[in-house]
Amino acid sequence: MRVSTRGEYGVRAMFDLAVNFGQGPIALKTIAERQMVSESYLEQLMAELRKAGLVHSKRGAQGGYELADKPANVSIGEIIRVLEGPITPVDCLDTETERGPYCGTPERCVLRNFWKELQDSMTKVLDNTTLEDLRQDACRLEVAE
Amino acid sequence: MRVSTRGEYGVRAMFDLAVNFGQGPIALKTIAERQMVSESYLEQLMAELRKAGLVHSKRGAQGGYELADKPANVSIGEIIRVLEGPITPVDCLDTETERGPYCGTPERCVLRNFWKELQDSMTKVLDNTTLEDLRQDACRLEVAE
DNA sequence: TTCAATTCCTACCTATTTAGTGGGAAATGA
DNA sequence: TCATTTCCCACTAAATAGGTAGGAATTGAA
Repeated sequence: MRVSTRGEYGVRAMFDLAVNFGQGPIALKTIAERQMVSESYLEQLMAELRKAGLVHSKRGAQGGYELADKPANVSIGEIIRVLEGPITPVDCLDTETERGPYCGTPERCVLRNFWKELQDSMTKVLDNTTLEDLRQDACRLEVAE
Repeated sequence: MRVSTRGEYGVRAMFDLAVNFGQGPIALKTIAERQMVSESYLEQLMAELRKAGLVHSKRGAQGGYELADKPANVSIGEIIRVLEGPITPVDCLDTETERGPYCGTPERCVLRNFWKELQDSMTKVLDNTTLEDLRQDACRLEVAE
């Protein structure tokens, strides 16, 4: 019932990009240092986020990464799905794979309904929270200090 | 963001015991066949559930397992915690381990608040659903057929 | 008393995933 | 031209997942 470091680091990096949104590309090195994660490991995660269209990159000197869209248009759920795959507590809920939603026995379908309820409660939080929400939380924390 | 087969099989087995609650001990073999899971693998899971006090066992002929308490008193969260450990999306939320709840930087604490929200939505579903709820769902399905 | 059924316990195993590291090619602004 | 930076590929050590195998101990019933 955990997100791996892939999801955790990825969200941290995207949060970093959201806080610094509009300031041009941010170097991976800077993000890695600020968020205290391995640079070359994060590089792989950023590659996936780039391929998924969540960030844009710029190579060469003064290059780096920036959000492809406004923080308000990026949900945490999107980030997690790119880095961790579908948000599903058990496979039989996963309609994106071929494992399908059919369990067979009615007993097991009772459980399926339960897992679905858990899934819904998770996606509700993940999909309804955007980077903008987190950015604003961070601003409020700054002010409160 | 998944439960492993440990949690999934464990919940299935406990659900099976709930449906057959009050009929004396059920043999592991029976549960394994009904729930279509590996018997020797399930055996290990039942050992952990027994050590955690969630089931009682009876050895020898006509032996087996039964719930230690009424289905209404067993939440799915309890089962999951025994078999999967603490329900926490990220380590910094886990007060049961020594990793503690302190992150350091305010940026990361913004994320901590978010993960906490996710955790709360998960535990709400897991701890508020009991085996009795599932048993009744199963009965309703039977009747509807 | 014997025996089949059943839990209990320990050890082992294979494949996959996790969490990285390292090296070098390609692009780019100064 | 050159330092900077992304891009790409290969590799790896450790942990976790998902089991299997074998035998000892217990127990109800014939």
